[in-house]
Amino acid sequence: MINDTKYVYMTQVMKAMAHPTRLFIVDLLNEREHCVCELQEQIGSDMSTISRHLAVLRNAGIIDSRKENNQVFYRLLCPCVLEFYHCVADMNHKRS
Amino acid sequence: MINDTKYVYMTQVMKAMAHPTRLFIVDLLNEREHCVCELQEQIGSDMSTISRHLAVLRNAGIIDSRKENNQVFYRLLCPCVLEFYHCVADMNHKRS
DNA sequence: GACAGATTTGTCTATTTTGCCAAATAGGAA
DNA sequence: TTCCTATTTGGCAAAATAGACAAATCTGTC
Repeated sequence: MINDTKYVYMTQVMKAMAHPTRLFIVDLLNEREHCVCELQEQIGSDMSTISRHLAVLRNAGIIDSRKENNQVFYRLLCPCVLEFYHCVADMNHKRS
Repeated sequence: MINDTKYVYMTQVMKAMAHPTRLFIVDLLNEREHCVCELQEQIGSDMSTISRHLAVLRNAGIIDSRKENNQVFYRLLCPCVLEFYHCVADMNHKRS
């Protein structure tokens, strides 16, 4: 039961979102497409670290990328993940 | 920015959901309240392991518990987390 | 009080995740 | 080709997480 494809995939998506930097990236990509260097400017970590975070999100199917010259642009595939934000924010508000 | 309360709490919730057993627990609790022994019957792992999973979900504010005699019943505080399931299931479907 | 069932917690080990540095790769410009 | 900029990847050490077992706790019963 627990090994149903459903749970395996859901877990991958949840894990991909379970990091503050990656949540922030999802927020940024919800506005518009960004290249890696723009993300780095906003986030401030090492670019290799950001690249790894992006790979996690892409492997989970949450974002996708395209190359333009020597830059790579990322975009959010599934803005619906953000609906979850509101649900969670409400929870947080209620318990405070 | 990344250390905003918003992201800290969101991350805690996402981490709490980022495990197949815990997702399964959330699904079970969505039907109705369950005591720990019922959950164990469905899940099959060691009861101590299940108890830890429940603690993770409770600390994140996703579930709550009440005692009745010598049993502890858990219930889902925020069924809206399940809406995320559909969003994710759609994503999975599209990319397959 | 001793006992039994249900649940939680302490502790330890194995596994996974993170983040940094350096090296590799890709594409365009000189 | 060589150089430069943007990005990804290899490798490693630190930190976090998961699961098992035993011990502790809590509550009702004898």
